[in-house]
Amino acid sequence: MASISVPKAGPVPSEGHDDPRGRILSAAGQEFAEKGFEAATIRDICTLATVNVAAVNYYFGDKHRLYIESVRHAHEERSQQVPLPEWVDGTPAVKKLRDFVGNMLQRMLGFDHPPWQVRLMLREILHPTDACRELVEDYIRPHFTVMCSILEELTEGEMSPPEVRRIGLSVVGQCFLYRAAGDVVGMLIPPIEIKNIHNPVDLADYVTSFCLAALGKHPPLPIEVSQKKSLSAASGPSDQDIKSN
Amino acid sequence: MASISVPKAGPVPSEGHDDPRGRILSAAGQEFAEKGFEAATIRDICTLATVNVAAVNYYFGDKHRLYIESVRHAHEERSQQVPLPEWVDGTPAVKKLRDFVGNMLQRMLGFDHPPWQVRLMLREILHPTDACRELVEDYIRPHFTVMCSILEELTEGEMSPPEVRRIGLSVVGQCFLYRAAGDVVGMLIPPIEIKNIHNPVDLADYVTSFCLAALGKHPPLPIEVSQKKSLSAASGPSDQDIKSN
DNA sequence: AATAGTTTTAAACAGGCGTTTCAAACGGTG
DNA sequence: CACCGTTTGAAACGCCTGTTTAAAACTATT
Repeated sequence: MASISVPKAGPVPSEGHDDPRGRILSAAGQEFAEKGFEAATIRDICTLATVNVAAVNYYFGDKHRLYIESVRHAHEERSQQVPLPEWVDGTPAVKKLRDFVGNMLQRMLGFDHPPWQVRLMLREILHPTDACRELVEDYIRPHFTVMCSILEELTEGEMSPPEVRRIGLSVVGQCFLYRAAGDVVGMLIPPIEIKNIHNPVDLADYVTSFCLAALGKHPPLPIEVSQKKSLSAASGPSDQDIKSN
Repeated sequence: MASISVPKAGPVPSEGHDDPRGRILSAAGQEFAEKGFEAATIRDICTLATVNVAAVNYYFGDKHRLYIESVRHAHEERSQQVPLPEWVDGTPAVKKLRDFVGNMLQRMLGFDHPPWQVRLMLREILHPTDACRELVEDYIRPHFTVMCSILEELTEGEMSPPEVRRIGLSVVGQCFLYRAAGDVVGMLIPPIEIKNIHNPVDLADYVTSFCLAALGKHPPLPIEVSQKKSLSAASGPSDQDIKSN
């Protein structure tokens, strides 16, 4: 019936984009991200992946192991899509912080609808399962450690590591709210306001300024527009996103 | 025949522990909070409520309407359990802010395991359904409005309403992270640190100080212990929680 | 072309789900 | 007691779920 005619060139192209395993992984990620583990059905996943229902059992064993693999697949892909910024030696810590926050917002928010990788990881953060530990160790902790080292550099040893981590969580929390509770924020704030100030670029400037002001490295809020401009200028590795398929 | 009459005349007898409707509502709230709408089953709910499966259909029509009612029930109960603080005229805005943050953390975090009302509302915030709009208007917006008016009083008209709202979201975000992503935070931060500084009381002091410092109403962080003490002193309506049943 | 190993297919399985049925039990009112 | 509307009970109904089966189709090597 639906036999695709194109023969495969290599011996066993397990990495090709037309291999069923990859298609299942991608389809499962989207379905799990959208509906959660329970509500997503193997049949829907297989329909989306244009494979037979038995394929899930053949390639992954069962639904649970497919889910675990999907989460792993998601954060591996997302790490490549939005890599951490890299700075040349001598880059001011303030700029590093702004770059990092912008990077994090981009990683978390995406542009239009966030890609399924982000939504799936968020689900795992909010309702942890077996896949969470690996997600934390391989994806979240590395990013968090980078931010803490930036904050440590910024405060020049004024703070103990626990205090630095707490500041770090404050920065994350401000960004996290928009991603995890974005719908509620959207109901709470007038739409015009969302467009004007609650967008990735302005938000990155604001969160950074808020943090710097709290640390006394900057004048108190409200930050003037000119200062905002100077802060967001020359933000090297920046605003683009890879569209998911 | 089968016209579904919801409540009897007069006051809702939900207070008596022998009315089936109230038992179902309570059991459903716990199950929905724990497992989510899809994974929670009517049979489990009815077993927990010690009623027949048909009772859900009799009192609520179907699973979806039971869920809607459960969410409403949850935020009505929670509003009574942790009411907003009330301040006498002339109370400094700084104290009001500290009280409000403490109240919010108590409302969100609870003591040991957060009560099911909180967990159910969180689920609705993260994955909004039809029940969300009412939750926002009746529960979240009133609280948010109070905080914004405190912040407005605090900044003495230096900021526009949109800027005030953005500050407010920063405060909420810092608290929200601990509730929504508490498990991940727990994996990221050493356990000793959690006990020492990531607890409701110290967190309320810290979040308040962080915000005040950013607004220039306080010395920059790190806040000294003596200052923290003075901040948390005389926090009127404070640390107690009603245990859920 | 024949073989052996891998992958895909349609169909079926047992079990759990939300929901419905209808008769039995209940509780006030003549 | 007999009446009647309300509430409960056990059982059943479709439907959909994850999973399995065994045969077919395909690929590569002989």
